[in-house]
This record gives sequence, structure tokens and C-alpha cells, in this order.
Amino acid sequence: MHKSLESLAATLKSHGYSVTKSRKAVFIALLGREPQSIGEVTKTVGNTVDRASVYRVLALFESLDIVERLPIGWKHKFELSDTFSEHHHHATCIRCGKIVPFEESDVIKRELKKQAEAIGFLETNHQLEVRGICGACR
Amino acid sequence: MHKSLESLAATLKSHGYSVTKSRKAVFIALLGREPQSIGEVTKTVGNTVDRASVYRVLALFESLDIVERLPIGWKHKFELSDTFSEHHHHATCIRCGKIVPFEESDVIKRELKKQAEAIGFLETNHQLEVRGICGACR
DNA sequence: ATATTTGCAAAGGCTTTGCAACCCC
DNA sequence: GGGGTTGCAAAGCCTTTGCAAATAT
Repeated sequence: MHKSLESLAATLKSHGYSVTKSRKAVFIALLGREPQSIGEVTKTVGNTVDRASVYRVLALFESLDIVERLPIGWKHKFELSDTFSEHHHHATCIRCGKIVPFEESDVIKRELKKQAEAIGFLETNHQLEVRGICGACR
Repeated sequence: MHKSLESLAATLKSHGYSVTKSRKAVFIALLGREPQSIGEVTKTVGNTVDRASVYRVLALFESLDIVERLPIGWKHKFELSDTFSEHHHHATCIRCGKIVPFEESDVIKRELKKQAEAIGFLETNHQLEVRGICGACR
């Protein structure tokens, strides 16, 4: 079995959820791909999973931090969270709309924790969004 | 007239849009308040502006960078953008859901620009989102 | 005076839900 | 075998759109 699938199974089981065909299918659909909208995920699984179930699976995955939601206009896309892929952030080109993932520096990590602490927050998670003009469009 | 309203008028005019009752009403509804959903904005203006118009006004405001959209789950909230209020970011408490605004340090600003540049991006804008546990919930 | 903007109402999408059938443990 | 899951279909929301009336310049 795929290494990541075992990891998914472990996460599900440890929270008392079953490892079902739908959940595996959605997980695999997301694996190693660009962020996808609900409709795209449904297509990627080849309509073997009902749209309503995709919603339910993604809602569950989100609550278990298996996936992350990326808001885009009124729409949303989903990608595997940092547990199943590298922790990263997104830079969006305001010209062509391309989304480029990037890693953050330790400096930023440290600073962010510090900033959060300054307002009494214990930071557990964070997300950076950069908007700008990509290399191709410059 | 309110100082900020003049600023709104100037922004609208400079882009060739009229300064209408609805636009002023929505702007004032947002002024100095917590981020609000479309429905909340509609309530705040006392239903003097049709829901459809609130959508249109907010879409226009977003395109002119007058407001900023904050995605929350499947929903969205809007607040005045940095031009009309301080540039800031949000820390969300994962326990109680409270949203606390915070300022970023210059270190972060500089680092972020640098990171963007590293992937070929000319950064024009950015947003930080922190999730964690707030002072009260700790 | 006229081009823009709004309200209304209807249409269009997307998301959620109830329930019986189905599947995982 | 039984409780958790899914598919289906319908219901519920939220968002968008067309068009005539109202408004801003």
C-alpha cells in the first residue's frame, strides 16, 4: 500500500473513523496534485464518489487536519495539509492567477510566534499569503 | 463630512464611479466595525440597501481595494482594507473563534519580500493568518 | 439629459440533509 | 451483526443576472 495511505489510515483510526473506499479515493485524488475545488476532486475520482460524499469526506479531513482549504474568490480549493506534504505557503500572481508554493524561512517562523505571543496567543498554526506578479508576467 | 467618506469619494471618482447612497451606506457599515458577512452588512445598513446591491458594492469595493475579504469556513467576511484602516493581520482562536487583529514587525515584512523574490515574485501585498489559543482560553 | 446604479424577482449554483442501502470492523 | 458511511434526491442557502425605475453628475 502507498506509504501515505497508511498514514491516512492511521489518522482515521486513531480518531475512531473507518478507512473507507471514498476516503481513500479522495485522499489519492489530492495526493501530489495542485489544489482542487470540490468539483475538480469529484472529477478526479472519476465520479465514483458522490458529490455529497466528497463534501462530507473533505469536511472530515479538514477537521482532522488532513486537508487545508484555500479560499479563492467565492470558491475554495483543497490540498493535503502539511502532515501529508511539506509545510508551505502560497504566492498568487495577480496577473495570471498562477499559484506558486513556497517555503518560509525560520526567521519568519520565529517572528510570527513572537508576534502572536505579544497579543496573548499561543500559536499553533499559521498561513502566509503573498500576492504579487510572477516571474513570467513581470 | 466624515474624513474617511471623503477618501471613499475620492477613490470612487478617480476610477470613474459615482458616489451613491448605497456605496456610502455600505462603507459606513464597515467603518470601525468587526469584519462582517454579507448578511451582517445588509443588517447593519438596516435593509436600506438590497442584498443584491450589497454584493455589487462589495465586489466593486474589493476590485478597488477598498475592502478585504476574510474567508471563514465556507463563508466570507469583509472589512475595510489597509487604505482605510491600519494594515494588519488576524489571529483566530481555535477554541472560541475570536478574531484578534495584530500588526506585523518590519522583520517579517522584509523577510516576506525576500521570500517572494526568491521564487521570482514581485510582492505587492500579503496576508498573515495565525491560528492558536487566545489569552482568555489558555 | 443621460449614463450609471439600484431594487425586485427570478434563475442559477453550491452545500446540506434525510433516509434507506451498503460497507467496514 | 451492527454501527458508521454512502448515494440519491430533495431542500436550503447564497450569489448572480435581467430589466425597468431611480439616481448621480
